[in-house]
Parts: sequence; structure tokens; C-alpha cells
Amino acid sequence: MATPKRAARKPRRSYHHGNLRRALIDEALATIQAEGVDALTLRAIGARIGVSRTALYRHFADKRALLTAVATEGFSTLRQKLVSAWEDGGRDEAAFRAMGAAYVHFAIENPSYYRVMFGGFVDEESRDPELATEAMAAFRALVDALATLQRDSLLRGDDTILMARYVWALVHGMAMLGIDGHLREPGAVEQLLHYAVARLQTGIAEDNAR
Amino acid sequence: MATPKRAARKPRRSYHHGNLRRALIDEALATIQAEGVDALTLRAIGARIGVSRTALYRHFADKRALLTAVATEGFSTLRQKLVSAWEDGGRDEAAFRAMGAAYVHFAIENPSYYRVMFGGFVDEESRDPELATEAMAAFRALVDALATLQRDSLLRGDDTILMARYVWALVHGMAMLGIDGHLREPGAVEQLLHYAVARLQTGIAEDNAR
DNA sequence: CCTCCAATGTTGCCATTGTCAACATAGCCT
DNA sequence: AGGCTATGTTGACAATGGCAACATTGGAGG
Repeated sequence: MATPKRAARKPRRSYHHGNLRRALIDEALATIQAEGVDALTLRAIGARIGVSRTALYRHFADKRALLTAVATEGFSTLRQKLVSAWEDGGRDEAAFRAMGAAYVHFAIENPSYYRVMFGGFVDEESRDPELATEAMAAFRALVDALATLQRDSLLRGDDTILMARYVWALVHGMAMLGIDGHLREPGAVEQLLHYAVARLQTGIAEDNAR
Repeated sequence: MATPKRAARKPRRSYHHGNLRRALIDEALATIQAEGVDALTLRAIGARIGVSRTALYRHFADKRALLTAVATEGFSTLRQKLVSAWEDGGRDEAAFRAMGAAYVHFAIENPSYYRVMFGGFVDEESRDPELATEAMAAFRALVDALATLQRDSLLRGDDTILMARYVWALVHGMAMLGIDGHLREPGAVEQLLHYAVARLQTGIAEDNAR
């Protein structure tokens, strides 16, 4: 059970798959991570699962709906990683730094996945409610961590949401720059990450006693 | 001259356009800004300019090459806006803040345009040299501003490139979040921007005398 | 156990799109 | 004037997303 490997393709009894929706999402994610979003074609997914091309329409409205489902799972996974880093780290400042690192690493290690989540592949207007919920939950993890640190008087008492957005923008920006190849030199990402967690606290101004 | 409006479509004398490459880029940009990247089709561009669909292949290798050219111009425009904000503002701390605002505003006002520049539509591996040059030049504007402030002892003496990446990640992140609709409430972007320029300097830690 | 229906999956088909190959036209250099 | 090359056009094709009509189940109710 701990090693699902790929989508375990059973002999296919006949017509009904049993859990096609799950298989479709898994296969889509695998393809996206392996070959990128552009390489994702409905026909290929179907063929790989052993099902016909249009079978997907019984479970998703269209291709975008599938991508939305993938993105939703992405936010769920991301949230888990953030929460783990925070809780396993002891809910202190060091744990918060680990959380930031976990965020950026998730993005760097799954660039195409991350791009599906933030690259404008899903509706911006009429957001899928599930997607919105999961995205909000991931953001919540950050807010909660900040609130804790604020309660311990380790951070300024600013509006927590606002502060969370500030931090989110920073890690999101680092992740995006990394994915887009703007930090190509070896070690550049880690170096920036290291610098960022320090500057995030004290700022970049020369004399912060003023 | 100050009002180019659309691509002024002259009566078309006959075969040769005269400056098709320019017209293609302009029309592509207009379409992207008006209807998004997905709505950009080679046939539509050609039709709108009054030229046949495949005419573009005499000036660009393929569709992506056209998008790369658009992105290149995007970085150029962005750089100009950044430099203007910095120089017209007097090259001081306030000017630097204006630069940050200019960056985010450019992205928010031209979401699809910005997405072409950073959304993975262009090669990440074998980058177009022109694109790389323009992107670097835009980054240069930020580095120069930071270096000036450092020289005036207004900022820490850290490695300027590293500091610039930090700042870039922050504004890039804010821009992306704004574009993706994660800052939907009215005024959220401006509020975050305002908060960011303050926190960028002093950090988020409670007691920054330590 | 049998019947029938709603859920699930399939095949045929179509419009759109990017791209190539072969052909057409015109500006320019000698 | 002649011709070469840059530029633009038309025809065709394969890939793709998506729809409509049809096929095949598993299971609920008798």
C-alpha cells in the first residue's frame, strides 16, 4: 500500500473501470510531472489507462475540469507539506523557516504541477468551489503559523492576513523565478532561500534601529 | 503619432506588406491583451492584419517564436517603466518604492501580457538570446537602483544581486498573486503593496533592535 | 432469479489549429 | 530587361477537444 507506483493497470475485466475518476487524475498528474502540461492529451491519458478517449467526459465536464481537479489535489498536497514542516519542526521560528523551504522545494521539484496550480489553467472568474477551498486551506496553514508566532511576540502585531500575503508573495515569487529558470546557477535557489528567511525578519534597510 | 490605436490597416497595396514582422507582433500583443493568450490563433492574426495564415512563417520559426518576440518586448517595456519610476522619482527611497509599484501595476494592468513573459510559454532550456538580454536588462534596472541606495548607506551592504533577487521575488510574487485572482477584494493589491514596501525595509520581526 | 434502467464506456464524426510543401509575386541588383 | 531572392499564398494533413448516438454493464426492485 505504501508503494502505489504508477496507476496499477489491472487486466481490465471489461467495460467498467471501477474508479476511473481517480485513475484519470493520477495519470494526468503523472503525465504532467513527466512531460509537462502541454503534453497532456485526452487521448493519451485514455490510452495509458486502457480506456477510450471520451470516457473522461463521464467524470469531468472537459479538459479544464480535469486540470482543475489536479490543481485541487496540488493545493492539498502542498498544505500537508506545509503543516508537516510546521508541526514536526516544533512550531517555532525554525519551523517557520522550514515551512518556507518546504513551499519553495515543492514548487521546484514539481514545476509543471505547480504551474497547473498557478499558471492560469483554471478559471479565474467562476472558480471551482473545491479548488477555492483547498487553496484557502493551504493559505490557512501559513496564517495559523504566523498567528502563533505573533502570539509568542516573535513577530509584529500587524494584521495577520496581510502579513501572510506578504510572506506568501515572497515564497511564491521565489518559486516562480526558480521554475522559470531565472535562478539557474547551481545553488542559487538555496542561497536566495537562505537570504530570504533572514531578510524577511530584519528587512533590507541599513540601520533598523530607526 | 501619439495615438497609434490599433494596427493601422492600410489599403494593402498587394503582395508585400512592408513591415509584417512588426505588424504581427503588434497584433499578437493586442489580441493577447484583449482576449488572452489562449485566444491567439495564427489564422486570426493573419486575417486581422489582412495577410494569409502562413505568412508568419517567413518571419518567425513557429508560434512560440512569435510569443517569444512578444515577451521580449514585454521585458523592454517593463524596464522602461522601472527606469522611469526610478529616475523621475529622484533616485531615492521614495523612487524605489515607486519602482516597485510600477512593476506590480504593469503586471496587473496587462495580466495576459505578463503571463506570456513568465508563464512558461517560451523555452526554458535554450532561451532565446534576445529574450534573455532584455530580461537581464530589466533586472539590471533593479540592481542599479539597489546599488545606488547601498552607496548612500540606505540599505544593507549585502551582495547586490542577491538582494535584487529577493526584491524581485517579492514583487513578482505580488504580481502573480494579483493576476491569479488571489487578491480579489477591492484594494487588496494596493494594501499589500503599501504593506510590502514598509516590511521590505524593516522586516516582520517584533523587535528589530536585536 | 429476472427485468429493466441509470451509470458508464465506445465509436463515428466534425471543426479548429499549427505546420509543411508547392506554387505565386514582386522588389531589387546587375 | 532578366533573373534571383525575399516574401506571401493555397492546399493538404495530422493532432486535438468535443459532441452525438450507440453499447454494455451492474444493481435495484419485483
